[in-house]
Amino acid sequence: MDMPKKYEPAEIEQRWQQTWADKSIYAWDPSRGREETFAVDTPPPTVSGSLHVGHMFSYSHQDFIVRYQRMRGKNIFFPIGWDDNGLPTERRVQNLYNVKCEPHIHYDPDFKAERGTKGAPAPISRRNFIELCDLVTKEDEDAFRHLWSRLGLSYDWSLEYATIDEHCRRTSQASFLDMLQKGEVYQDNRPVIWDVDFQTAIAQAEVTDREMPSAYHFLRFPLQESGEHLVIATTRPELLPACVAVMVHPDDARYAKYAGKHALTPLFGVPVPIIMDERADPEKGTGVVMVCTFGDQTDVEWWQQYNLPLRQVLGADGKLLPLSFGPAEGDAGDWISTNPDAANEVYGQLAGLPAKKAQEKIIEIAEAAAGVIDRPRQEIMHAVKFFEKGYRPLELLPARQWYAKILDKKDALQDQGRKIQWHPGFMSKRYEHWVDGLNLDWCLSRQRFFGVPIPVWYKLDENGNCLYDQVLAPAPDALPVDPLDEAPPGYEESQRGKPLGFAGDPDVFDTWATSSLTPQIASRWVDNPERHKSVFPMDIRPQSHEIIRTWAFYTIVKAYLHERQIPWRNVVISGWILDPDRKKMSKSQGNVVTPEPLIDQYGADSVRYWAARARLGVDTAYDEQIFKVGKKLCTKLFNAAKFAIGRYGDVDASALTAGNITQELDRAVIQEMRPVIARATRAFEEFDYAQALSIAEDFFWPVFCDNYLELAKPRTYDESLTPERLSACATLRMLLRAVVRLFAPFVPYICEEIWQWNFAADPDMRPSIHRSPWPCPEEFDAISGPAEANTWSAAVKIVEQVRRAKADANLSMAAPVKRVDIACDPSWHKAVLAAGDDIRRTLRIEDWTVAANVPVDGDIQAVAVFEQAP
RNA sequence: GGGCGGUUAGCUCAGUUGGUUAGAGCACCUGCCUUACACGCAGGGGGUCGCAGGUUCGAGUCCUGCACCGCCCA
Repeated sequence: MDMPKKYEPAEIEQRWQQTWADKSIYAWDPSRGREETFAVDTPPPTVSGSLHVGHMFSYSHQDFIVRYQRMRGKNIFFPIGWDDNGLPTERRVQNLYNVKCEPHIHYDPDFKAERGTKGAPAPISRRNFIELCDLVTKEDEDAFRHLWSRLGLSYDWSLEYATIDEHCRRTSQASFLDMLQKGEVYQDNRPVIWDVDFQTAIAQAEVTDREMPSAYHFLRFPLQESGEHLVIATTRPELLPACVAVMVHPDDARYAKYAGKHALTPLFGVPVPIIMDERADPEKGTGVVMVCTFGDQTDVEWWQQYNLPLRQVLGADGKLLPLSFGPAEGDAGDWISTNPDAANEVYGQLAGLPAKKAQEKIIEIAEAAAGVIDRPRQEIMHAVKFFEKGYRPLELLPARQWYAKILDKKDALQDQGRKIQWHPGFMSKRYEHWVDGLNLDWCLSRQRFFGVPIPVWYKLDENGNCLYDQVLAPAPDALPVDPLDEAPPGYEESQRGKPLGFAGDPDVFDTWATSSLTPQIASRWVDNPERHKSVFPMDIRPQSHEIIRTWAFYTIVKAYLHERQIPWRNVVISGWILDPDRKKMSKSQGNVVTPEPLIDQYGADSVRYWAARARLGVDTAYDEQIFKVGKKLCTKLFNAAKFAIGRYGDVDASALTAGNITQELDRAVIQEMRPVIARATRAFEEFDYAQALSIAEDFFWPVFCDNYLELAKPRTYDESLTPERLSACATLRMLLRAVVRLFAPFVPYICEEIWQWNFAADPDMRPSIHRSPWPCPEEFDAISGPAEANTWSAAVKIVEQVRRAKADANLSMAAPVKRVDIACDPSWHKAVLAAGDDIRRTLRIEDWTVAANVPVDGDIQAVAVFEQAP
């Protein structure tokens, strides 16, 4: 095999990427059993997000582990998927094509979308919108597929899936129907966390706190029964018309006398009860809280507990609804006021305004009115709840939604978490704390478009009203279904929306309802139970730490709900790549580094090396120097392998065997190699690839290249095939053959290249290094240990000291040395003599003395003499 | 406010169950074109291991408190 003159990663990587694909060397073999299989639940990336270096970082981590396991002989199940449904894609489509989805519009088969149009977004039908989503995700998936392939990620591409494809929709819907049948899901019409921009419900896991400036407004609430007033501090004065009660702490002496009395809301004159409740914090604001429907989760609890009226002022779009107040004795329902005309006058100025504008307006009105504002506002910073992908604060609005029961399973879910090994171990705390803090069931339905439809219909009564408790489910073999497109079993499409007919559920699932099934999707849980059994529970779930509460959590939930199982035995957590200032990389901050140019510049192996240097779970500052270090390592591997092979290449390969390793120094370096293999293996067994890499590097560069290669080199130049030369050649080959395999999981391209130069045809190896066995100490069992335990140390110590002498004398390392006087401890004497010839030839020592009977500092002292002593 | 992690050389990071003089790479300095590699080789300088206590014959490592940084959760 030809060995190129220079290391050119681009050429090598392109060639092997193609060969690996052509020969399907990463294919999973369905015929092999569970115990010889290593199954990976790969995170499907959100394809509508931007590609950045963080992707290369964490996806490389999985590949190191997988490549090691493959070399251990495991049947690798390594699928890849794309998470394409959900809001990121919808948003991308809206922005790219300047459209918005309006479900009431009819499908236009001739619709042609254009990118970059200006003006108001064009309303399009749901089907047209979804077609655009499909189009965009295909493009995005191509970009990811291209990057993954270049990076050398060893997926079995025949297992590829996308979370919106037919198989995933079927799996996701089957999951829901299974839960429905088990009584683990239910519908409820109650206040739900609502995003007013996307106009959808969201789940607790998707909520994030953001510190925002705000202000307490101090409002006077007159008492209905006396001339006194209470002062309430509120950050949401626009919810004043939604006020249904006032709360004070029972131990708060300031307000004890008001128990059971009523206050009137200022401006609106609505009488509300004053209630004593321990959840009112005397330290917060004035200690008096107004309860609105709904300001926060506590309001919901109070509303339920005290059976308070519902005064819903916010609409789904976050604007104040039109409504009017009336006298108590009229037919105003809950919208009663002691002064309806005044209340309507005020409210009329608020109706139709978004919450923020309404807040400004009501403060303006309050300031103009007499006796409403008690004292100037107090500016504060406080945590406001946002949808993690949202722009405006979340609201709580009553709506009918599907929920999965999780609150009743906290203990069981903690047990499941304990059955899983977390790497690093402390990451399990994130999971435990999340489960511990759960206080809502999982809201499954989303009022969106590009998602998996909720596969149910509802019967309609004789007046055409929806009977939500009369759920119609599809037959299992009919999945996936779209209840807006298909009729339920036993009905005709013509009965849709008609009295005594049916209505399809218009919602789609939370994307996590599908993403939480990645193990079941890849295993084909629904349509191939045998195959499911052969890979599930999976061995590892690699992922990053910020999605422990979402992806890991929901996956554990689903595996438990469906099969009372854990989804995987190990969770392997990658850290983040931070920018050089240790800030999180994000598109909005503009500090994202795009990946492909880095591969162009340094090569995929060097990029992988950079990823491999970071330990599991540890966030790492982005440092471009590491790519250079990686490239240097690859270059060194290239050169060292080429040189070593060149030194023994003309010797018959059948002679380069363990039995011909007869020389003391050669046996000594093999002795150094044995624990290296054992330690690297142990590190990999603990998923500590960074440690395994470091161990391999610490042997390869200083021991193999800088010392052994130099010490053995002179013998390889012997003219005849002496036993000494043969021993050196055999050692070089055996060491190189092991070393290149130690690096193969990290830098697969250069290692495969070297493999083809010399090792691919070995009978105990395989044509590809990536299917060849991981090195083991037993490979060297046929080689006797060195006669002296200190031979290697003695050689290295003497070499170092004479090199230092040469450096101090500004001499070339090739400069001859007239004489070296060695003094050593008696226990080192034999070792020095055993390596003597190699040491002398390497250092070009003309003459030397060895004295084992003089006292020395340390074990060995070597004094070099370059000139004749005067 | 609670929890988790971090703080080691100018920079990025290793430091096993506590054990000689705390390591690597990069950067810097000095040599060296040595019949693999100058993307190299040899050598050198550079650290009060965040701060303060404690345990111990012995602490970067264990304990307590504090400070700062980051993340997660209220």
